[in-house]
Amino acid sequence: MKFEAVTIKDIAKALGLSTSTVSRALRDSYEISEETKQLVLKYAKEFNYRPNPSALGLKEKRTRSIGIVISEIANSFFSQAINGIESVANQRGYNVIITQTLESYEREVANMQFLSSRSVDGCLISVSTETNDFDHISDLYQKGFPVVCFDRVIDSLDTHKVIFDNFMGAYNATTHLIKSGYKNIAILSSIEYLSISKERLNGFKKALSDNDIPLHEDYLKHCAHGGMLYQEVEKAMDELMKLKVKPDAVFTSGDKLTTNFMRYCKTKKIAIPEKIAVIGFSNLDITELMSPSLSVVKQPAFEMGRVATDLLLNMIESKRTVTEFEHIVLPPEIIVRDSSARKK
Amino acid sequence: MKFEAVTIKDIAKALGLSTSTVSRALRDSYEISEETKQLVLKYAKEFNYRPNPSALGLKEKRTRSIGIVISEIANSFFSQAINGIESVANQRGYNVIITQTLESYEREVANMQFLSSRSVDGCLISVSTETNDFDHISDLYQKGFPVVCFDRVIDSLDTHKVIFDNFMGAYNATTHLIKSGYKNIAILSSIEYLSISKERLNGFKKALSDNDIPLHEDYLKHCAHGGMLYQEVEKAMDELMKLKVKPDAVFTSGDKLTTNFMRYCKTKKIAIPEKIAVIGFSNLDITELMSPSLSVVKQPAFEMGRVATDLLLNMIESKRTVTEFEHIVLPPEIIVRDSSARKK
DNA sequence: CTTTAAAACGGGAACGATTGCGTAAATAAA
DNA sequence: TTTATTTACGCAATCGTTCCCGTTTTAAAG
Repeated sequence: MKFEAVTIKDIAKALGLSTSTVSRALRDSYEISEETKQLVLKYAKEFNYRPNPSALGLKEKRTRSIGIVISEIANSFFSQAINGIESVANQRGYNVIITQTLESYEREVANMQFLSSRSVDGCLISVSTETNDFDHISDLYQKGFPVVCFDRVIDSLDTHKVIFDNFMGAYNATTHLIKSGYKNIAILSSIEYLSISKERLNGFKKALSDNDIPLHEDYLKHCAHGGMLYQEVEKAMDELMKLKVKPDAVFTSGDKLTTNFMRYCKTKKIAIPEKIAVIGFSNLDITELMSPSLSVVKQPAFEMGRVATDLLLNMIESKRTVTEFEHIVLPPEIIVRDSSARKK
Repeated sequence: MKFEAVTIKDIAKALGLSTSTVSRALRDSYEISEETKQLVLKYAKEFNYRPNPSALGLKEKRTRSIGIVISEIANSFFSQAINGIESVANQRGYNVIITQTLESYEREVANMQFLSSRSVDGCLISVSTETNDFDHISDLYQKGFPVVCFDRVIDSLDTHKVIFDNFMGAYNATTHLIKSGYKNIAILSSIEYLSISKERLNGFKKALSDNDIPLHEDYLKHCAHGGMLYQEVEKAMDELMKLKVKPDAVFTSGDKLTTNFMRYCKTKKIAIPEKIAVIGFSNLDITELMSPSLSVVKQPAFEMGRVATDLLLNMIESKRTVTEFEHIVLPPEIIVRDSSARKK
C-alpha cells in the first residue's frame, strides 16, 4: 500500500515557489514577506503538511525520540513509570520507543544496540535482573550516547540517576512488622547484585539490628528471576516453611515476589497474617482488594518517570558535555493494611 | 551531546572504496567480489555498523515501524496485547511506537495525526471510549494509511479486524450466573456506542432471554468512561442498591468496571457472593488473589496482539491494494472462582 | 589480433528538509 | 541620476543510503 503525504516540494510546486522559500515561510523567517507566509501557511494547513521525520532526522542528526529499556511493560510499576515518561517527553516534543528485556541480558544488549544506532537521541534504562556486566551500556555512554538510569541503576555509570529510597522503604516496612509484634522475619529478595536488592536488603538488616533482632541466614532468600517465576518463590517458601522455627512474617522485596508469595499462601492455605504476616513492594492499584488486603511499599513510579525524562532531555539538549550529575532519591510510601496486622 | 556512529561513507573512506560498492557489499550483491565483501563485512562488524534508520526511511519511504493507539498501557489487557504485538513486530524487523489516548478523543486524533505523518508505516488501533466519530481514522485509511483494528473495532471501517468473541464471553458468563442460581442480574457496562459494549450487552440479554428471565432496564447501567473513574461506578452501584429488588448478581463488562465494582463492595462492606455475586471481564493475573477470588472472563490479549500485528504487516508489505479483509474472532475463556459461587 | 561480454567497481541522482550564499528588484540615500 | 541598502526570494550543498548508469579491466569468442 502506498500512502503519500504532502511535502515541501509539493507546496512549492503548487504555489510556484522554491522549497527554500516554503521552508522559511513555515519557520516564520524574517526573510519572507508576510503575504507569502500566509499563502504557504494556509496551504500547509489545508493539506495537513507535517515535516518528514526521516528527513529531519537525517539533516539534524537527531530523531526527537527517546528510548526506554525496561524488563516488562505488564508490570504496574513500569507501566506507571512509562506514563510519567510519556507525559514529559510528549510535552517537550519527543516521542518514545519502548523496549522490553523480559529480564534477559541478551535482549537488553540487543535493545541498547538497536536504540543507540540512531533510532533515538538517548535512553532511559532500568537494567534487567540478569544483567551483571554493564559494558554494553557504559561503552555507548562513553561514546556520547545519553543514558539516564532509573529504578535499577548502575553504580559504576557516571550519569543522572533517579531512584527510589529503597533502603528507607525496606527499613520502614521491616520496622512496621517488628512494631506489630513479629520477631521471626524472613525476606524474599531478588538477585544479589542488583542495586535495588542490595539497598532493600540493607534496609531490612538495619531495621532488625536497630531493634536488636538477630539476623538468621536461613530467613534470607534470593530469587534469581526477581520472582517472575512462581517456582522460584515456591522453592524459597518451601524451604522457609520447613525450618524448625518458621518465620512469622515476611518482607517481600519486589512486585512479583509479593504477588507470588500471596499465590503461594493461597495455594498452600496458609493464613495471612495469622500464620505469616507480610508487607511487600507492589505498585498494583488493587492490592487493597486482595485477600487479605495487602500492606505495601509503593514506589512513586509516575514521578520517577517524569524526573528521569526531564534529566535525559536536558542532557540531550545540552550544548556542552554534562559533567555534574543529579542523583535523585524519591521518598518511600508505606500503606499498612490487613496483611501485616498486629500479632495476636 | 554528540554521538557519532559509523556510516557507509566512513567505511568507504577507510577501505578506499566507493559508497556504492560498500552498500552493495553489505547487501551481498552479485556485482561485488567475494574478497571485497569479506573486507567490508569484517570492517562493518568490527566497527558495529548499523544503517541509519532516518536515511533508510527517507530513501525507501518507509520507517519499518508501526504504531499502536490504545487507551492506556497501565491496563493489563493492553499491556499483554502489547507483548503480543512486539513479539511479532520485532520478529519481522519492525519496531513499535506506543501512544495512549487515556480514553480521550482529542488525544486519539492527535496520536493518529502524529503516527500517520510518516513516523510509522501503519498502525493498530483500539478506539477510545470517547470516540464517536471515526473520520480521523477513516480519512487516513482512505488515503492509503494501513490501519488494523483490534479489540474495540470500527464497524464502518473496511479493514482487517481482530476481536474477542464478546457476545459469547458475556453470554457464557451470564449463563453461568443463572445456572448458579442467580435471577436478578444487573450489568455494569461501558458507554453504549462502543462496539464491544454492544456485543457484551447483547450476549448478556440473550442469556437472560434464553433462560426466560425478563430484562429490567433498571439493572442496566452504563458508565461513560468505561469504569475508569470510581465515581461513575459508585453512582451506578448506589442506584442499583437503592432499588426495591436489589440485584443478587452483577456482570461487569470491562476490566476497570470489575475492579471498581470490587472496590465499591469492599468500601460498602457488601459481601460477595452472599449479598451480590459477580463475574466480570478482567485480564489481571492476580484476580485469584482477590477477596473473594474473582470469577472472570479473560481475553486472549497476547494472541490478539500477535494476530493483529501479523495482519497489519501483511497489509503494509502487500504490493497490491488489499481488498479482502480478515475478521478474526478469538474465543472466550471463563474462569469460575468464588465470587460467583452457587447461591445458597 | 580484434570483438564481445562478463565481472567489479565508481559516479551521481534521488529521497525531504534546512541553510549559507548569491542575486534581482525595489527602495532609500547621496 | 547614481550608488547603497534592504527586501524577498532562488540555488545548491548536505545528511546516509540506494540504485540506475556508466567505465575499466579481464577473459572468452571469433
